[in-house]
Amino acid sequence: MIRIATWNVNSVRSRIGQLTSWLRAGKPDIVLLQELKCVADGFPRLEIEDLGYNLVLVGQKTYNGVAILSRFPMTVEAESLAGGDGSDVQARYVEAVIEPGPRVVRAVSVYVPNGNPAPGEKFAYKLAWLDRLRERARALLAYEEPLVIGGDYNVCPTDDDVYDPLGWKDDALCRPESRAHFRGLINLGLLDAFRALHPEPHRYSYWDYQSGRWQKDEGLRIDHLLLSPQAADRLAAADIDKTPRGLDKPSDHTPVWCDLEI
DNA sequence: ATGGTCGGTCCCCGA
Repeated sequence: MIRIATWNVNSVRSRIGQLTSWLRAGKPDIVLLQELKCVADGFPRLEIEDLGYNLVLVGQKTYNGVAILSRFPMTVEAESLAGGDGSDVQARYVEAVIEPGPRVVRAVSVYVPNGNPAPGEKFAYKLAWLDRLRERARALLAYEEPLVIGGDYNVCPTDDDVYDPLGWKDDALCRPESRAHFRGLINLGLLDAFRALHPEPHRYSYWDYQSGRWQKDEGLRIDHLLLSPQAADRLAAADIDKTPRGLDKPSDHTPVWCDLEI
């Protein structure tokens, strides 16, 4: 059994204490991180490696930044999405092949653009980025291997995944175009691991820092683990770990995880 | 209630 988790840490340097405590407590095998907000040289590499994790990351000053942590041997396969117009310098994609044993697992950490304000240039960039992610996912699915594409999708898939659908209907996280692009990924044959095992509405992975959203449990489910059929066949459990969001100085996101029988 | 709160960087921006 291997456990795979995704967590938008909102600055890995300000969250390193919480991250290492959480790694020690849950011992996830593969961890997908987003919003590192630092370049590779600034990443607290030793703290992670001392816990027995291999590390690949794509960093950027101040913004974005994605990483994969693995307790098994890992080889980086891609550090950006193909098909950009050459101006795609944002650190939002990293892909690796991991070998937990005789089988391989391919893991991808994504930080999808937020896209606000919508409509506008940023929203167009988000939708184009999701188009390119879909093309990459299509190519990866052709390998017919266990594959997990996880991260902060900045898409709230349905009205069941947000505390106030009417209030959020024009936001880039909830707009119909964003939801259609997310369904485009699902329609390739990817499974939303949490939703597959949890039909109940109003389970969230993100709560805004403002206005006491966490205390009122007014959040959104925008962090997802999408599984290829070969991974979905082996899905044993999935959940949202709300504990880190309740700590002092938390990220505004909390981890989402799943267990695969591999 | 046109507010509110973070993190990083620098005198505001992105979320």
